[in-house]
Amino acid sequence: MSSEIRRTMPLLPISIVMQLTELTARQIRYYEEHDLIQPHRTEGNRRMFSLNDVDTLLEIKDMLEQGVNMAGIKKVFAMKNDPAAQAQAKEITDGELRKILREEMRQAQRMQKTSLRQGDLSRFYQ
Amino acid sequence: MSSEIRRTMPLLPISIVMQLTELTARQIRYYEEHDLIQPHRTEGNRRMFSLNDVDTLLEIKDMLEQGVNMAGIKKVFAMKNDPAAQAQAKEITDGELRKILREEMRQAQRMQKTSLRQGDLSRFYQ
DNA sequence: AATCATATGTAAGAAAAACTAACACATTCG
DNA sequence: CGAATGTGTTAGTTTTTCTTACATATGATT
Repeated sequence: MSSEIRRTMPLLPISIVMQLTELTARQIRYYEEHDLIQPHRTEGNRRMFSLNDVDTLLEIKDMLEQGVNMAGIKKVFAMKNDPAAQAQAKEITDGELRKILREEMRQAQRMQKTSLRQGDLSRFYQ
Repeated sequence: MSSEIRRTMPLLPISIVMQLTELTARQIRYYEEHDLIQPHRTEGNRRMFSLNDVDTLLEIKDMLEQGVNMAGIKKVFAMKNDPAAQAQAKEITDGELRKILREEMRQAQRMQKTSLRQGDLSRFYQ
């Protein structure tokens, strides 16, 4: 038993990814539009996602909830992949950084309320 | 990172299972008809398979290629699950057993020829 | 040899899931 | 205020999957 599954294999249709991440199809497609994920496409043009894609989407969701915007997320991902990106991180101006941090503060409070109903994957165990 | 994935979660559409197992949709549905797998169904009645289902299908494929028929496979699975099934295995009459073994012999030879083009999951790495 | 059973192929028509594109809108930014 | 951002929603289309039914190759039975 145990078929060889790789985290990069495009296995999951968008409906399943929606459940795993609790994101809407609209959101997932929007993040793809911004090149944060590159799901595989079937011959018939349907998106197929890997487990890595799911992880990435969860990271995106997390950062968005913490007030980081698309641009910020792109930078973060650029850093994670590019070893020599520490330098590029400087492209975030001080002003931009302060803005992000301020936003983070505000969001942090709103989060207090909703942080309870979180991380519920029970819907997958029948 | 790393979203919690369980081998029992219904994640995969039939198209992906076809690729992972190199079985046709017809075959997969036929094995379900014979109760060898019980894929989950979406609200809209589409089958969704777990990684365990894929493993089971690969076992089925293997046994079929070795000449075991549906009835035999059912017995084997019954044994695997039922701890007190050693006894039930007796329900295979000696005659049936001899038949299966004979069949297995014949198949074994045919297998020699085709055993080369096997276990190729390369189609999943782009 | 003729028939039967088994496992799979194939076709048709219907329904569900996913796609793109467009417009709407609330919130935040400058 | 006016622009940008992230998401909702709707419409129309295409792809995927479903069930059902009939066809068929191979091997088993008589």
